[in-house]
Amino acid sequence: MADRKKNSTYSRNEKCIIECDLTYVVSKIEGRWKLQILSMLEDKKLRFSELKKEFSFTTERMLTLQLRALEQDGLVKRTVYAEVPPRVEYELTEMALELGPIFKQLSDWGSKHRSLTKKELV
Amino acid sequence: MADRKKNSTYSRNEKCIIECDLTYVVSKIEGRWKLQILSMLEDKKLRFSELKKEFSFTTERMLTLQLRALEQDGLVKRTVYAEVPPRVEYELTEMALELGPIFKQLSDWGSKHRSLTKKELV
DNA sequence: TAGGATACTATCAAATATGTAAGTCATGGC
DNA sequence: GCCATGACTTACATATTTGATAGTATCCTA
Repeated sequence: MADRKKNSTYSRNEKCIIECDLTYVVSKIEGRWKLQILSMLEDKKLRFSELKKEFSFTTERMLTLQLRALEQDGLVKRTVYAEVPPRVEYELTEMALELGPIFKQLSDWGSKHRSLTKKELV
Repeated sequence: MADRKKNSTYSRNEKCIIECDLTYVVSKIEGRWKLQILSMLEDKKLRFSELKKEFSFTTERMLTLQLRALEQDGLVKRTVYAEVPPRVEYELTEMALELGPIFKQLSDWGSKHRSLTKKELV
């Protein structure tokens, strides 16, 4: 997610992300809280303070980092209103909305197969 | 992936994985080289040494770790033949095969939208 | 009896991700 | 002037992941 020192196998991973569309997509959604953020924004736009309230279990820093990453990747649109105190709204982009149905399938797959191997019910 | 110290927000993440099927699924496929491994095994079973050759850019250790994780999660089946020298074969499970079509959609989404925001072509 | 093959496992170090706490900045209201 | 607000930043500390390197076990063959 951040800049990488050019260690050979680390950069080989970057190469995979560039070469493979699937790896690319997964790399874009695998950050901490990203799926939760996407799901929170699925049907409404929210301002930063509202997201902050929802994600009170993590820090502003993390929230900002993940929102920035999502924005960079074109999944989230950030709108700044020139007011004081500032107001910033976040919403999903078109392309992010297109992921919805696919996420649904993944989720279904998860719920289907998870019940079979219930080893994580510790 | 490993045992977690019970820091409150780290464990909150575990909680998300337990509560949300989508987060669960993503957590199962987001390890380094996992998608590559799954794709390598998509149409054939391979022994450890063959995988090792394909993944010569990483270490045996990483390969073993990821294979173990995939096995734990029921995505890969490991078969040991009691021979000397040992022979171990890896193949996808039924449930892993079911992910194929979904991965295809994710991949298509990636290839479609990636060409639009071409900022990673550095 | 000293390799060789195969599939690991163990240790330690480096890199990356995440968390905590405190600070910034602009302005409107008191 | 002083404080509050909202949306961040910054600096430093931990946690987790990945890497580099070496070692283990078994039995067969030379």
